[in-house]
Amino acid sequence: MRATLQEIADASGLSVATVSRALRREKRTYTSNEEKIYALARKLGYPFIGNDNIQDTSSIALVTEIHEGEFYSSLFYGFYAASKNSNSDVIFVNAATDLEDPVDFITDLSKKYSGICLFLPSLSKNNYSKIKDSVGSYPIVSVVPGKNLKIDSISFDSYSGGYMVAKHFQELGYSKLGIIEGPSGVVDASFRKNGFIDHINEHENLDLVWSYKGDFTRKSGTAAFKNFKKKNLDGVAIFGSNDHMCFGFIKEAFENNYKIPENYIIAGYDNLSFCESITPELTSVSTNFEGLAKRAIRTIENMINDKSDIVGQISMIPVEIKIRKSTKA
Amino acid sequence: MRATLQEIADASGLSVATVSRALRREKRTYTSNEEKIYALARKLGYPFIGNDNIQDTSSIALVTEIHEGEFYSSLFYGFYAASKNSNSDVIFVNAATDLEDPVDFITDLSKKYSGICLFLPSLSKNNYSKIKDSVGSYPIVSVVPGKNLKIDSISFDSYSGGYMVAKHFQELGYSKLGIIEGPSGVVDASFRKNGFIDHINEHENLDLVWSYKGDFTRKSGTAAFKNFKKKNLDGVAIFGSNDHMCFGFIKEAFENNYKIPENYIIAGYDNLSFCESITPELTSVSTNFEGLAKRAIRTIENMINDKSDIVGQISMIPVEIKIRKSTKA
DNA sequence: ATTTTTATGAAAAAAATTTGCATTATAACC
DNA sequence: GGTTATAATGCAAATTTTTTTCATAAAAAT
Repeated sequence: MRATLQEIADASGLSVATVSRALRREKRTYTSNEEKIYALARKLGYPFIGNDNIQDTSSIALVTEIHEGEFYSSLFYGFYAASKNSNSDVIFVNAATDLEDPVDFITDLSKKYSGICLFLPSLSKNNYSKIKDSVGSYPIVSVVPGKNLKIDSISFDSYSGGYMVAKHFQELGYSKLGIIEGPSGVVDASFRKNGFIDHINEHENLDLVWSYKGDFTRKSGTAAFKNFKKKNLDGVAIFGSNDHMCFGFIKEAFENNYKIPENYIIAGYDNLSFCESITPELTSVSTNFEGLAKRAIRTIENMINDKSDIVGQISMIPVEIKIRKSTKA
Repeated sequence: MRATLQEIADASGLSVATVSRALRREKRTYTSNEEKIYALARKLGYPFIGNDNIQDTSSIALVTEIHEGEFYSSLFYGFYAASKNSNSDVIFVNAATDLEDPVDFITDLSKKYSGICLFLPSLSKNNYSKIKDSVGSYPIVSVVPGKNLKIDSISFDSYSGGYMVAKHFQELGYSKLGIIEGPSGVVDASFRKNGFIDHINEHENLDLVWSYKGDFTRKSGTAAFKNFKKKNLDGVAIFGSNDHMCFGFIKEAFENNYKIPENYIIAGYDNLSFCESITPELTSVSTNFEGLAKRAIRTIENMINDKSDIVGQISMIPVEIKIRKSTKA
């Protein structure tokens, strides 16, 4: 049940009248009793009576797992920047990776916020369906790439990103191509790879001469180089499916006196700020987080205003290749 | 005034009875009318009657400005990780850098959350005082380094960090020291610098032979090297007061055939992940964000439980120097 | 076609909140 | 130090808000 003034009064030892007056009054400073009342009201979950109740802006919850790394601050910052130019407030909600009941968690959130944007890479397809069934036509989108979700999704066009890199290599005159793959099971990693491979397959003069299964960590980039070295290949253009693996690869290559871009060229993915701090500066696929966030927010706002029933739409946010010295032979 | 069932009923065209029942019922799926009622309730700010109102955990708001960069995701992740092992939920609230009335903003938040943790580097000392006056003995701490604040603060021991670096240089046998300073006006940057300089001044065999005013960006690290090169100094141990500037410095040094660590050594601050991706790997001062967050959360929890009146306490979280190849001559 | 279930509104009942008034405590003033 | 003004508080009445009861209509199941 909802907390009442009576409960706060009992807990504070004051009368309901005093509690009522304290919570209603709008002041800048508070007496110690008023502070006690506020603290109890928060603790017991009494609904506050502020002046901020009539909302002209809708509030959107960005539900994410939080991990370390530049990626997440880019995501947060993208949403923050996008919300400034919209009618919506974005609230950052962290979802533990080990949520016992994600469906319940999301359903609860749906009562508090006007719309929800999910970024939960580790959520199963089955749970997406359950969430959708549970919230009905409530405004909800996902920004994790994936197909066959029942929930509208907005994601970067990772496939085109991979494709672009292969095309860039081709234009530079390379015919022997290699790839450091991302972790299997991660949809985004597959898309990047598929785009790259498909472009190779579509062109007879291109050949995939080397591939290595990495896991997106710098260490696996180092391991990738060691594997690459053994193969004794020459004049290969390598696509590292994320920047961190490229950093590991380049460092190890440098320490083994491999010359980049003279003998090999390499391009990454994510366009982290460190791409410009490394020698040679790393060509990378750049993702526009603010663009992604803007689209997600607009989609949710549209859903709030006119509940159209077309579900399962996938919006792709274009990516861009930033060419730097690592691919300038 | 607070929204009532009547208002929702009027807006939805249904009766108060229906609205009451819809909001009270706990189900997994909702009819279209129930969804409409929920949407209106959110819009009008009706206090929900969930089962999550009786809180056994207190909720703490981490109020931050959001910017791009690994720093912020480390901060978020630190608080997220720390909250998992505490009785408190941490809610991430973004405060625009251009808040017209920060005092009002914080006062409002204080009604909703049991405690507040501020990370607002651009907030003036004056505004800190106003906030403190406004919230009284309400649990609030700041995690921005700074002295003379009326609010309890928990911050990294940046002074010791700088001191440690100078000591490390001394132990390696260097007597000529240099520094790339951070932006003036940023308290944390001054502390790092002061610690470094004080250790030099305390030891007669040490000399500050070069300094450059940077602004924490990679570009200013590049500029710092250009300035350093002109001076034609040799055998200098350089402290870059953050990693990004070191990255710029090292890259430019490499391209000018300066040998690190053979001819010069360099150490940074922040211990970004990229420190291990660069050649040579960068010695850096490491900050434990989870430790900072744990302390902040515990301090707030203590304040919630027994409102002790000792105000203006400053807690320092120790930092650690990670020695890597850039200082191994 | 009939029964059962569900959704709904009007109005009564119950619950919660606010306000008027009296009292007490605290601060301000002479 | 005593008097007066101001603020805080409790009790109980007045008001508002919410829930429940009862009746009816619509939808679903049999």
